[in-house]
Amino acid sequence: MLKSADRPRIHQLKKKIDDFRKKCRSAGLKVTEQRLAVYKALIETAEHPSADAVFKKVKQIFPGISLDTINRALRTLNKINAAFVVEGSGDAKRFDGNLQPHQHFKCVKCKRIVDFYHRPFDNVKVPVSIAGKFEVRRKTVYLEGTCNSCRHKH
Amino acid sequence: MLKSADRPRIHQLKKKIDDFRKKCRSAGLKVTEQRLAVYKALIETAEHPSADAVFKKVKQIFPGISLDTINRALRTLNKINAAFVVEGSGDAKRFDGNLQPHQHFKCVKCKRIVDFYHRPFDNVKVPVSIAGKFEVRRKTVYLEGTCNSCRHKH
DNA sequence: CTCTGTGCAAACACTTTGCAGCTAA
DNA sequence: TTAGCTGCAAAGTGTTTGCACAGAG
Repeated sequence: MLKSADRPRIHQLKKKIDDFRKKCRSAGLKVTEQRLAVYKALIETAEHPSADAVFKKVKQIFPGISLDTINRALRTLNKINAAFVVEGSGDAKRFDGNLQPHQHFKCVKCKRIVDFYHRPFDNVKVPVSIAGKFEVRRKTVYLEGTCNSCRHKH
Repeated sequence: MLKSADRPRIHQLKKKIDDFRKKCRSAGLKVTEQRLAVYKALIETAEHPSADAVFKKVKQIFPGISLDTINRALRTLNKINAAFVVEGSGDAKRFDGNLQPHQHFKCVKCKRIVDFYHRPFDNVKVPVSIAGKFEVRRKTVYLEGTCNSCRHKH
């Protein structure tokens, strides 16, 4: 049964899927059923799933799919900006001994993490909606992109 | 040779190392040479090194040390709040299909990542010191801590 | 002296790659 | 038809664990 409240949401999903097809085409990529299934799995949840979680979900509809396909599809989505990897997860763990308030910029190409200091960011207030439900121990503004030396290569 | 400009920095390092000894003791941990070497390696650099990078550095002073010791020491530093893991790196990659501006809170215990929306954070201005050197493609406020349901366990 | 930390090796978890056959456009 | 995609298997990378001995407190 379809609640009338669901209709705008469903319309939104349709639009996203349409946009996705366009993004694929303009990148010269094929819209395979698998790829689409991975994309749907991703936009239907707010859980920031791992590749394995997506795998489990997609397998319900597509029992033959392999984890590699999921991984490849997710990498592709990331490349065409249809999804992104949450705050630099993956790769090797990186450590920081600087306990003073400071922020990070990360170059997605050379993986370099640069500290920067910007007084206003030190004082970001945790919104009440969070402060009530969680005990916040660390807060930081995280920027991601490409550093000049990587951008000027090639 | 010691430049006079280095002296305050060196004093700072000494103080940090002292604090570190205290933190260890109050956590019932031993201050081994290896542990100390790992800690020093970490606070002497602004490079946010991986375990392997720390390994290479410490090995110059301590040729016999093993990578496991580095990994264990880093985990320990993290636990006693002498260092932290940069923006949730490590674990499995996590993906997000929500391209609207939004922020993340991550529970360090259950690894859940919660979206939150807070208008002022959508408009954080990239400081000029960064904007000149880097092409910023994503910016987000990242909060980390413990969620209530994890905190109330035990 | 005791209890934690270390080094080694093996196990583990996750991601990437090479290749042959398949499929969307 | 043909470039690009999938599934499988294997290899690669990074992290964790079990155990016996060594060393800090």
